[in-house]
Parts: sequence; structure tokens; C-alpha cells
Amino acid sequence: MSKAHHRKKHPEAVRQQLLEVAGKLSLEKGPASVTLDAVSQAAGVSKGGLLHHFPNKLSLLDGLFVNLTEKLDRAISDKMRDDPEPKGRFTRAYVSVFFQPEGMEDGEQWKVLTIALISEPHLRDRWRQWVERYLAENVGTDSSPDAMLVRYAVDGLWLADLLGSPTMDSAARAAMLERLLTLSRS
Amino acid sequence: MSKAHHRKKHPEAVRQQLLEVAGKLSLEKGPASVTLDAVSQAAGVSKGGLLHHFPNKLSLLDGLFVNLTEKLDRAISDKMRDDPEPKGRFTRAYVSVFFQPEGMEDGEQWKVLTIALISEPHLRDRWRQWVERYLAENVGTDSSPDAMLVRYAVDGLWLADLLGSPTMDSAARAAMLERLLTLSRS
DNA sequence: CAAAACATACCGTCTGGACGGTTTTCTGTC
DNA sequence: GACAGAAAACCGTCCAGACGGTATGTTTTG
Repeated sequence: MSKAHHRKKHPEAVRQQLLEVAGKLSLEKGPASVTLDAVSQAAGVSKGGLLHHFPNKLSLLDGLFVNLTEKLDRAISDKMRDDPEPKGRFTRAYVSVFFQPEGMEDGEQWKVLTIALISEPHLRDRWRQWVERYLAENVGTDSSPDAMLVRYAVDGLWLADLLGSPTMDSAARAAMLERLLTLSRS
Repeated sequence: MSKAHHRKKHPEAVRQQLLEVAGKLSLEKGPASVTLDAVSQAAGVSKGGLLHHFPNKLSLLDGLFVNLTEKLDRAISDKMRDDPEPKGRFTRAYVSVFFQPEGMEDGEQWKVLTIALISEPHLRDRWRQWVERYLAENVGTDSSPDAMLVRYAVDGLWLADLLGSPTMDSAARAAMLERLLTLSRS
């Protein structure tokens, strides 16, 4: 009889922990390392415990996806709320959420989204819907060619960061940030 | 005794076929679907046959990576050779190789690179070296902020294509292409 | 005391890969 | 050009471990 069995129960915390661990694992050791055994063990729960929260692996990955997009929604909304200028508002929020100084804890989690999206093709449809919704909501203010250019560039930066390819020193990053924000207003 | 055993042998063709199938599979059904069984079967070879060309799974993925980067090298060199203007030459080659009309057979294969890179963290080092080499070879002509911006935007477009997120209609794509090429010269 | 939140044990399948066999192709020799 | 090896290019079988998932318990909580 393990001690874990007797500890206080915090179902919501355990659930969150499982999702975090799953993300961390896929980021650091690749999506193939996200097994029920590995995740549950790293989260300090038994496999049975994991399967109580997520009845199968798909629902675990689904939960990860939902969790991330919800956080993303909040992060973007927060940034948009503080921006008085309507034109390019969404694009600027997009920039400041994704284009953060390297190694920032916050930025790390979005990388997991890309990994999940690429390794689980079935999530792509839902991602497309997410993108479409934001595009539709901000048509007019953020559909100029330059705004799109900016957002795509951010995606590229994001990908380079994820792949660990060399990007820029912090000075160049700061300059790039300025350039992006300027373009979002043009 | 199967018929396949008696057919003509084309080792190089079989090898290529195996790599192609592996790429196609990971693109369409996700990297998890790239198993030795699935690849060998789809390529019309036995698993033993596969393991003759690639002694283990790692070497198969490695072969895929090498194959793709070599093709990429050739594609970029070709484009650069036809470009008389030194400034931004590499960036323009980069654009024309990666930013192709949707659904173009040629462009599809590079997507596999991203998938491989994300699902196999051990390849990232080699990718970094690839990027570093090109960056070093073209320092001076292609290291301006705008050139980098362009290349990152292309990466972003590439990623969006890969994820199937909505991008642009062909008119907008053409306009974007123009914009990118202009920026590469600025 | 019922339901939620876990743990433990177990099972069928899949996967990577080792191994030995068979057929074709190559290589040198006459 | 013929012919014997030798090597390369496959095939088929088998296995140990990993993996996802089930079934059944035990403890905690409301």
C-alpha cells in the first residue's frame, strides 16, 4: 500500500499537474515520449490515477490542447484590453504574447501547442477553427498584408526558438520587436 | 515463397522509396504512424528488407533528414545561381523555395523536415548547424533585419500551410510574395 | 454511505529488432 | 563468354519489451 494512496486529494491540482508534465515531456524529449506510464509517473500518480482523469490517451492530448488554447485566449485578451489603438491591436497582442525574451517560462508553453499540432494531425481541424475565429473577429483592423506579414514572422521566430536554431541576440530581438510593432500600425 | 523475392533488384530505388514513404506517412498520419512495419509494407518491401537498408529506425529517420537537407541545398543553390543581385540573394532563394503556390508537390516535402525536427529532438542539433552554415555563408548580404524578417515570415507561412490553418487566397499570396521580395532588396 | 479519487494487477497488441534463410548481382578467373 | 564463389539484396519468423487500456480493489470526501 503506497503512501500516495493516503495523501490528501486535490483532483484539480493533479489534473493540472498531469497536463503540465505531458507538455514538458513532449517539449523536452519529443512527443513519442508522452506515454501514459511516463506521464503518470512523472506526475507522481499511478497510471490508474491518470486514467481516472483522462479515460484514454486521446482525451489527455485533447485536454492539453484545450488547456493551452484557453490560456492563450486569456493572454491575448489581456494584451488587447490594454491597447487603445484599434488598428493592428490583435496583431500587437499576438506579437507580445509569442515574441517574448528567450527562455521565458511563459513563452515555453506555447511551443507545446505546435508540437501537439504537428504530432497529432487530428487536432489541426480544431486549431484551424481557432485561427479562423480570431481572423474573423479582427477582420478590418488586422487583415492588412503587413499585419499578416508580422504575424507570420512571429510564427517563424517561434518555430526557430522551438527548434533551437540560432536566432538573434537580445539587441537584435529588441530591434525586431520594434520593427514588428511599427509594421502592425502601418 | 513470395514473388517479391524474385523481382528485379533496385537497391537505390528501394532505398529512395522507403524514405519517400516514411515522409509521406509522417506528413499525412503523424510521426507516430512511422513504424517499421507501416513503412516497409507501404513501400512494398518486407521489414527485413527495410532493415537491410537502414539497420535501425534511427538511421531511417536520419536518412530522411539527410535526404531532405541535401535536396534543399540543391534547390537553394539553383535559385541563388540565377540571381545576379548579391544583396538578399540567399533570402530570395529561401523565399522562392519555401513559399510556393499551395499544393505544389515540391513544397510538400519540406514540411516533412519540420515534422521530423519536432518529433525527433536529436535532429535539432544538426538542423542548427545547417542554419548556422547558411547564415555564416551569407553574412553581409542577408543579415539585415528586414532579410531576417522575410525569412521568418516565410517560415511562419510554411508552418501555417503545414498545420492547415487558413492563409491567403492566391491573389494575396502573390502580393505577399512581391512584398517579401521587395523587402529582401531593401 | 455513495461517489469520487486514487492504486494495483493484468492482458492483448504493437513495435523494434535479431536471426537465419533464399535469391540475385557482382567480381574475378580462365 | 562461362563459371564459381562472394557479397548484396532481399524475405519470413520469432521474441522481448513497451504501450494503451481494462478490471478490480482501497481510501478519501462530501
